[in-house]
This record gives sequence, structure tokens and C-alpha cells, in this order.
Amino acid sequence: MASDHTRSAILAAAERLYADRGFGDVTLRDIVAEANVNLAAVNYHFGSKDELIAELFVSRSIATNRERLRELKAAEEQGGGRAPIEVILRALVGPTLRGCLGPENQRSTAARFMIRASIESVPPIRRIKNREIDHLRKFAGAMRRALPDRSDVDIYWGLNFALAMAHHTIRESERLTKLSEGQCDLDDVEDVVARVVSVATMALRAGKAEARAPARALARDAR
Amino acid sequence: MASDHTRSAILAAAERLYADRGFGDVTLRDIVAEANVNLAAVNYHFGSKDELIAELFVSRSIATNRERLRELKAAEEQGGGRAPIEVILRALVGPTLRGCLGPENQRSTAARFMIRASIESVPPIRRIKNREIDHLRKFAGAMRRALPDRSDVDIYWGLNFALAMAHHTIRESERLTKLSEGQCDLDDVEDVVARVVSVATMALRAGKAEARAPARALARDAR
DNA sequence: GATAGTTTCATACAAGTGTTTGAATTGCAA
DNA sequence: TTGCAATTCAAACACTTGTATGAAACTATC
Repeated sequence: MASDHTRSAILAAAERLYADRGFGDVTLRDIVAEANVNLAAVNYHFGSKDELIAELFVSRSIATNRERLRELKAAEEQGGGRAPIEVILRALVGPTLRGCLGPENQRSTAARFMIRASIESVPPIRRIKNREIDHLRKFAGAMRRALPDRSDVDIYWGLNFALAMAHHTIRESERLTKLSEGQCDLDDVEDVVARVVSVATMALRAGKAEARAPARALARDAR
Repeated sequence: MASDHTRSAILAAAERLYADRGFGDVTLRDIVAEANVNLAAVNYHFGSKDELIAELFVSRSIATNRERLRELKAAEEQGGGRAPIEVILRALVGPTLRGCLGPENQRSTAARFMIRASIESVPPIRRIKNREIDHLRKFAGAMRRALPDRSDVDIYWGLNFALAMAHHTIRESERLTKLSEGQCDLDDVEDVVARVVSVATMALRAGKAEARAPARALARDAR
């Protein structure tokens, strides 16, 4: 076991390369070159390339989930077991947005790696990813307590849309900057968080009937 | 030129395979096997694998954009050059959602291919994708006309969130079904469209100050 | 029906992939 | 120091990838 230097050098190099270039075009030879270790070290320490990726993803997703739950729990304890919906949503999308947006040099490699993982869906990760369901269910539970008059279906849709806005904004941040000719400031992370939380809150709070029926009627007219 | 049978067989097979399994693990040999043509036919008819992918993407994205613009134009003409925001949003997200959700057998291969393309971001497609900006700008223009009191920044954010909800819902439809234990019905496409349009409309209509400031204050308390 | 141009085909090629091997080196305990 | 296990290393392996080749088959024109 000794120093573990090689092992952690591989993990760090792999995470950095995957974060920067995606899983598609990073080879084991790229990784070992970046880590300054021998090619065979990967298979010696991890068994296979897929197991390396899986280990990377598992450890990082545990960390992210812990961070989100920490914020959620703190808020719920303060509110006597019930937190306002805005704070719950902020605990859900805040950590990821903060990690993946903002000035280039402030982005953590870990978060950028996780985004890649959520985008590219490579086999070893897909196999693991189902565990995230349990994690999301905890947030669904908190949201239900915050909005006891909303149906389960509405809760799940709100959760879905909150994650949608956060992840999509991260993934397409470059395009949004270009589209808006720089007017949308993706480096102002707290503004982005506030926007996402605000819209998701409205989505969850709005009554179903009054918000949706008109849209449907209008659309029928336009066909 | 003659029958073009081989050429279109390749296109059809490639589109189907890419839609089903993604770009990552579909080889030229898979494609020619599916199309029942010779391996060399791809390079003969398209020049290279990347050019095949590019041609596929270009033709499909032209078709999708045309469909969206058709709906938009129809609505604007009916409204005398100004369509309600709900209808604009519906024209933006409707075609894609309708193509990619709904009962398995009703999903068009073309749309599923486009989703893959929007997710996996393979080099030949990334090179082309910037053209989509111009297309989205047309929608931004229509939205500005529908909501003249909103700032450009808010318009772009609304556009971004609408696309976010649509694309994410498609990408993660399976997870949402599992998370909600089947309570969220992803096969009811018009309901999904209505939900996305409704939330995006609220996001665009809501005043900035009153909707976001409270969320920020609450979050500060919870830290 | 011969000819020229197009399309198909089996096959080979060069490059790159993850993985394995077995010998060399290292670090540590007896 | 000696011995032994853990680790590193260069090299090779087996396989897959996209692409290229040149002959064969086809098609249409004269």
C-alpha cells in the first residue's frame, strides 16, 4: 500500500482530463502520461478502465450528495423539521451550480467531472446512477412537507424542472452567453441560483388549473 | 447516381442506431450491417464517418427548425405580427417534445437522433451547431414582441429555461418515471408540453424583483 | 453488344484501444 | 544482509476502429 502516490495521481489526472475533454476521447495512455505513471498502473490499481471511472464517479457523487443534504438538513432543523421551498430548492441546485459556473479558475475539477458524467452517460456510470433516485426522494419528501397542499405529481415535476434548469444552464452556458451576446452573466453564480430557485418555486407554488388551462386553450386557437 | 438505395439505407440505419445507442458505441460496421450494404459504401457515398454524421444532423436540424418556425409564423400571422407568449413557447418546445416523448412506438427516430446529438456533442456536430443560435434568436425576437416590458436578459433566461425543461425531461424521462413510481405520465405528451409552457410562461411574466429577492433573503437565513 | 462510368465488394492496412505479462525495482521485516 | 511481498516498468498482445485499394459487377449510352 505504502504511499498510494500512484493511485491518487491516476485519479487526479483522470478526473482532470475527463472534466476537460469528456469520456469520449481520453485514453488510458493520456491519463498515465498526465499522471506520470506507467500504463500498467491503471489496471494494477483499479482493475480496469471502467472501474477507475466508476470509483471516480462514486466518490464524487457521494460528496455532492452530502453537500446538498447538509444544506437541506441545516435548513430543516432551523425550521423545526420544515424548511421553506426556496431553501430546499437552493440546497438542491446550489452546490452544483456554484461548483460548475463562475469564473473559469474558480470551477472545481470535481464538479466539472460530475457534469460530464451527467451528460455523456458512459456505461460504468450508468450502472451506478440509479442510486441517485433514493437521494432525490429525500428532497421530494422535504418538498412535500413544505407544500402539503401540492400533489405528489406536481412535486416530482417541480423537482424535475429545477434540476433541468440547473443542469441545462451549466451544459449550455456557453451558448447562452453567445445567444445573449454577453448580456446573461453566467459568472454571477448567485444570480443564476436565484433565477433557477425563483422559477422552480413559482412552478411548485402555482395552482395547476389556473396556470395551465389557459395555455392549452391559447395553443388550440393558434393551430 | 441511379437509385440512391444504398445511400439512403446507410442514412436510415445510421440514424436508427445512433438514436438507440448513441454515438459512442456505434461503429461503421454496425451501420453497414444494419443497412445490409458493404463497409466501403460509407466512405464511397459520404467521404468519411464524420461527414455522414454531419449530413444526418444538418438535414434533421433543418427539418426541426422548419417545423418550429412554421408553428411560430402561423401564430404570429394570426395575431397580426404578435403572438401570445404561451404559443411562442409551445412552438419552441412542442415539436421536440411530441417527437421524443409519448408511447415508444410513436417516437420518431429523427427526433430521438436529434436528442442524442444535443446530448453527446460529438465533434462533427459541435462544429455545425453554432448555426442554431440564429434560429433561437428568431424566437427571442418573437418573445420580445410578446413581452415588450421584459428586458432582453429576462427573455434569454426564459428561453434558456424553456429549452432546459424540454430537453431535460426528454433525456431523463426514464428517471422521472422511476422517481415518481409511474405517477408522472410521460406518455401524455400534451400534458408535458402544457407543464413546460406553463412554467416557462410564469418565469417570463413574473416580475424580477418580487419573485427573486425573497428567495435570496430566505437562503441567507438558512445558512 | 461493346464501352465507359458508376457502384459494389472482399480484403487489407495503419493506427489506436484496453489489457496482460514477466522481469526489474523498490521498500520493509526478520 | 537476506528474503519476500508490493509495486513499477517496457514490451507485447489481441482486438477494434476508420479508411484505402483494386478487382468485380452493374448500368446506361452509343
